[in-house]
Amino acid sequence: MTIRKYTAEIGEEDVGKKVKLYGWVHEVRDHGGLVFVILRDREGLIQITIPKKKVDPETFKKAKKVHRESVVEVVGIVKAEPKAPGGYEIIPEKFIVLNEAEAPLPLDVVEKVPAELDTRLDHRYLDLRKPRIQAIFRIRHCMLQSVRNFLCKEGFIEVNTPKIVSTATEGGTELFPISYFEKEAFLNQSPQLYKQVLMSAGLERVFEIGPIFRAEEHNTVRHLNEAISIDIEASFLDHEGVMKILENLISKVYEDVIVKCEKYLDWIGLKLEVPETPFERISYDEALEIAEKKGEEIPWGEDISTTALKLIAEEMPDHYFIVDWPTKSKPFYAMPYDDKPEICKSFDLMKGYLELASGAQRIHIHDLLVKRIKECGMSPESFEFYLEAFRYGMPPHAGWGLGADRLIMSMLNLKNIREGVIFPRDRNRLVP
RNA sequence: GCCCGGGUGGUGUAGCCCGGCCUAUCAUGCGGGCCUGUCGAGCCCGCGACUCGGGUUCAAAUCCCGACCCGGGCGCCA
Repeated sequence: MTIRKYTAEIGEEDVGKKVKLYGWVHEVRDHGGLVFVILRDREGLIQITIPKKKVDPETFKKAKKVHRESVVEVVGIVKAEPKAPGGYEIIPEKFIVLNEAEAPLPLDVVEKVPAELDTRLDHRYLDLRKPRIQAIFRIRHCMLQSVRNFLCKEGFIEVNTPKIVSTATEGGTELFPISYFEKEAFLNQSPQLYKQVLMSAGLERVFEIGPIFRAEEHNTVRHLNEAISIDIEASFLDHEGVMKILENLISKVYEDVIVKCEKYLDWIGLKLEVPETPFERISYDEALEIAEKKGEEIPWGEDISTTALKLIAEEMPDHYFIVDWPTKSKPFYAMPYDDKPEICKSFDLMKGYLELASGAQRIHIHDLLVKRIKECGMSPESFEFYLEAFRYGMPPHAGWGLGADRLIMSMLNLKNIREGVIFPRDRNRLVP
């Protein structure tokens, strides 16, 4: 019985032994009487060496004419060979083409010739065969696992809230309308209201990792119309409390990725460092001052423009918080300071100019919340399912939402957020 | 949505400013041939493209208009 091995598992102990490998034909180098087939599986590459005189004629013939990216099964003897890449090669007894790939390929997996992102996304399954690209998603997996582990250890329980909702939950962003039987419905922009209702339910600490949908017609390297949000909500904590959780989480994720994804970081050619905590905190007013010194004026109360954020990032290239935002610049549920109600207990987590997360201590007082909803020009009636939870024992609470795609983008220094999303959805892309 | 740049074989490009020797460059790929140690294998032969529609002109890949698509910046985005 020959056991199946991954390419990366082949080592000294296998020399002289028979192994079975499954994978894709990465390259074929045909020297006439000697053919090298480079086999790729999800763990790496290995050379299959096929000398005409040492294998049966059928195997030799098949290896010679196999197309690149065909799926093959190879059974053979492992040989230590200094001339082979990686130091080992397989002399095949069996070379079975399980599925022949057509030629030419829609894009070059070996990357002798580059392909544009748009072409790559059109043929994403092939793009993902490149180790360098697959590494991004192996790391993303590790990142999400690390987030789950961390939050679970902190006493959070994972929940799932509806993505189909009845009303424009918070105002602000554009929503995707959908038809829900005879009713009008929307794809949810954020789990915000549901997370808060669960605070009233007494779960105390919840998190959700799920999609959020925004129908904005933006066209940038850092926006998606469908994104994955890591959301938490915690009772009996203020904004400072959840900021600490956030910075410790980021630090832990980096640590886990560095330890567990050494191989994949190497495939990408990236060295990561664990960001030091606590992250620096600057107030909204201080942020405005920095931008102003550099020639970009923002009227107090407005959101900070991209141009200004880029100027601020020159001074703050790493992770930092911008805190104490104007109440009118944040959503209705952010808690204003008692002594200074024009600013609120909210924060954005930045990495350079990129906003990774935003959060706040929330208003837990029913009447204040109603007042704020009205001030924001919305009607409390449409929030009834939400507001009711505030009338029967809502604890003080705080929370944040962290963009998973933004996090992987900033961690791996991706130039375009789409690089870190398997099948991205943007203004123009609905397929694949 | 606005501004700027772009769309040439399967992929990535040169040519476009200054229209005609473009029968369109180069690389990779693909097909065929030679080759027993490649590792971006090498060498020889061949295959394959001007986004679409309209206009200007004797003549358009090249100039003009429109559509569609792509990239970047900005806006929008709690």
